[in-house]
Amino acid sequence: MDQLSATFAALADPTRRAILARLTEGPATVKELSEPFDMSGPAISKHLRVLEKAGLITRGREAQWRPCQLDATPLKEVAVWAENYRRFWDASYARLDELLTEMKENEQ
Amino acid sequence: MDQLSATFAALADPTRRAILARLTEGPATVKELSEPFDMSGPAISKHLRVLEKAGLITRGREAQWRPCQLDATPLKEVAVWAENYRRFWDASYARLDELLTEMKENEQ
DNA sequence: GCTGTACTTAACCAAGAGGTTAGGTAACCA
DNA sequence: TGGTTACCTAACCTCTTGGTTAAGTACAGC
Repeated sequence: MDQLSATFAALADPTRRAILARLTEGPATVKELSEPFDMSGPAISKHLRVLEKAGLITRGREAQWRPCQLDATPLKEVAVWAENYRRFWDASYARLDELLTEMKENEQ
Repeated sequence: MDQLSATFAALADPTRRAILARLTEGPATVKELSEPFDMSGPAISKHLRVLEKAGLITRGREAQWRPCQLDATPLKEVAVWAENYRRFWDASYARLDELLTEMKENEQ
């Protein structure tokens, strides 16, 4: 799977996005990250694995803890990708596009 | 499923992203959209359904054609979401963050 | 060395995703 | 009317996802 697909797939789960949001406040242990969720430990472990595979977090090793840290690098790619569609966000631009298409068709 | 999750899930497939890219050049029929892919018609239909459910495309009805049109509105939410992580993209900022955390800890 | 805590692995399960083929429906065209 | 084109639905298959419980590993502290 390509990087961008992996990133989008990782971000498609609200639990994982919440974990990323938490990590913006600084590194955290698995236990700390799992606290807000009504979910078993292994479930959180799996989410963290997905995030790690997507390169969105890095994991350390300190005694019995495995601290997680945010790595937002892949999100830059996401932002850049989305930016390419900026001109299509605004409905008025969309209408203008339609108008231009119509005009083109009438030319032929 | 919430809007943002649906959008990210829809974008996690390269075929669907390619379809969106094609639609930036203007509306297209299902046949036209399926041409670049070595994939059956129903497979494309399913991808279009996912994109439609995520609000990324709208579909018309003209004789035997079902023209698709880009609706990039949900991508604005994606861009805004990603923007919130901008300050974490740059490694030097990450280091600065670590430094600040350390300084805070030493204060206490 | 024993006990508790943090975390992972393994095995399992239900549901969903992404593809297929076969068979519809609807519109155009001769 | 009959054929062709565009597209969808239905049924099916396989692999993945997101969750579970049970059991295992690694470390800290008494």
